[in-house]
Amino acid sequence: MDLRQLRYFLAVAEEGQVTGAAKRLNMEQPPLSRQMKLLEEELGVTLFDRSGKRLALTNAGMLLQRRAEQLLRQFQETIEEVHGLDEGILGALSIGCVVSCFSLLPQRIERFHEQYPDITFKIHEGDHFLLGEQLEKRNLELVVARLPFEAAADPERYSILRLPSDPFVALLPDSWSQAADSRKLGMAELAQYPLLSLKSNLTTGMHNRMMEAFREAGQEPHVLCECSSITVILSLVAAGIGATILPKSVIASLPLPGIAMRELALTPFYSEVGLIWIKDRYLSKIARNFIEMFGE
Amino acid sequence: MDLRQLRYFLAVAEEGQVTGAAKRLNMEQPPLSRQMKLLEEELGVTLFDRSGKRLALTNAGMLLQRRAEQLLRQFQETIEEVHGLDEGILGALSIGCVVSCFSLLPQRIERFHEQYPDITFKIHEGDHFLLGEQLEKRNLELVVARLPFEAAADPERYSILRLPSDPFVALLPDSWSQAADSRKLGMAELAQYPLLSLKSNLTTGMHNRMMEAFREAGQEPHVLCECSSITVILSLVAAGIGATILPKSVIASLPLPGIAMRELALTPFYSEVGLIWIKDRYLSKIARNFIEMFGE
DNA sequence: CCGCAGTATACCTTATAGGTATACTTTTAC
DNA sequence: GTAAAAGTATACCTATAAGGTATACTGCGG
Repeated sequence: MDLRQLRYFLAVAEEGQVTGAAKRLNMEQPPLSRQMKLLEEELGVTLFDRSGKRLALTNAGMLLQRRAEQLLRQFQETIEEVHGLDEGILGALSIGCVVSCFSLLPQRIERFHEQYPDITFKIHEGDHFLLGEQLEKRNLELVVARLPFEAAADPERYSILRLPSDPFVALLPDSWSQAADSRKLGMAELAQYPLLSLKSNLTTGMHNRMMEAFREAGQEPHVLCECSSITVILSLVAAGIGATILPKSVIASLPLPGIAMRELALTPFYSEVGLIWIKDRYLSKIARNFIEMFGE
Repeated sequence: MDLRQLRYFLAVAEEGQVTGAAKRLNMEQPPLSRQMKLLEEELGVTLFDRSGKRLALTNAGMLLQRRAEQLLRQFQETIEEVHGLDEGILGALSIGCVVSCFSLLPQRIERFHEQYPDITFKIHEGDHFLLGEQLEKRNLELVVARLPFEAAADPERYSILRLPSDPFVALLPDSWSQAADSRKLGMAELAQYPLLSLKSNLTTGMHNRMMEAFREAGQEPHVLCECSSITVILSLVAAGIGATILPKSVIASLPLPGIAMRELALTPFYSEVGLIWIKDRYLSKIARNFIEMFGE
């Protein structure tokens, strides 16, 4: 049994005759008669009562009529739904994000949601390597992370949309600095404080950039603690344990009390953020739309 | 898009590769690859992400997978349901019945219901001509009526299952006869009473049979009232207006108080009942099953 | 870098849907 | 009652598209 046959059957059932149905279907009567016979044979069921030139539906025929209408409607809906999904009207977008970039998402998600209200988001947090792995497994389509993307063994494999860069700032406990103190902080001064750095077995980018900045200023800082997570660092700063250097946007998403921000004297010292996906792999229309909007 | 293509798609989606799916489908790999490509083209959608030799489903693919499973399941259910209906496991049976035969139905319906619990009945009451008309219009599949079936202009058009015959009896008001009086009633005695007969413009069979019985006994009865309906006759008997002759089974279904029954001296005087349907026309399996059981 | 496993392309074969001609059946009109 | 009309069924042909075979192409693992 075939969808075509169901469509034919419905036409015949509605017209009450083969000839009229054939006209409606833009075909001749004999093939349609044959299809009806084949359908009956395949189902092993008598669908029409052929007494005289008119065809009346049997019980089985009436049931099939109802069911066929239902099936064809659902079929049509499926096509439209699948189509809509590919066009990026429906569906879900899975995005991975590094904690330090969270602040970039909310307003963009809101804007996207206004334009595509039926899209839902799935947001995963993790470090570069975790996110890279999920990207490979197709659990994520896009990743927002600091550049360079450390999971990128082969940079050619990824496409990256670079975002406006973000200055590094110093973060230190409130108690160490007057709130009114708006002077830029020199690296020498900062090097006097115990420092906290973002570093784990795998993710060393931020740590390296910080150390580099100190080295350029001729300073040898004292790293009190290497932390694997930004939230840990910020808690420690708020608790008065140490100071650190982080991209300015970080504190927008995690505004803990007890932390003072000071601009750095060192210029230019910027962090770059990128929207990352795997090149030459299928990207949903949703994701493509999101990328387009993300850059604006 | 075609159901075959959906089945193919599901196999490929589950296997995660075309070659394996082709094996499962007992076909070769190239045609299957082509079908998948055609499906994608027809839907205007990318279903698979072909990076490397493995095929991964896109969002649209995953949606189609869910929908396709659903559709195919419903499709299968439809086939089974239609099949079941034709086999007389499900559905409804429309029966027409003359009032005088009602008493034959209850026990038979009960027995049928035990064997086919999902079958429902639609029972219509009427005279021979009304029932004949409904039979022609296919609103009824079967009719239970006294024989001969008066609507049968062409007796060849109908199939009839004859049932064990039913003796005529006299019905008269209680007050006219002692309840203990179990003697057979002679036609001569009955002819003294005012009589009620079942007769309308169209249905004259019962009236004719009654008159014939009197004529054979050499009597000329006085018919006080010709009634078109059995219920009217019985009410009139109960009210002491007159006496009548009816098949014995009639009073089983309409046991009005105030009516006495007396067997007739005249033998053999029987009424025949039949289950009637239109020959050479589609009969549902339910109806065929019912006919089979009806005769037992 | 080569062999392996899988996919895609090209071309052929075959099955089946649809068309044409026509016979058969029933309804309707004279 | 018969003939015309309208509809269905049968027979046979054509064309389309599905499936098969051979083979080229492409990542992946040793």
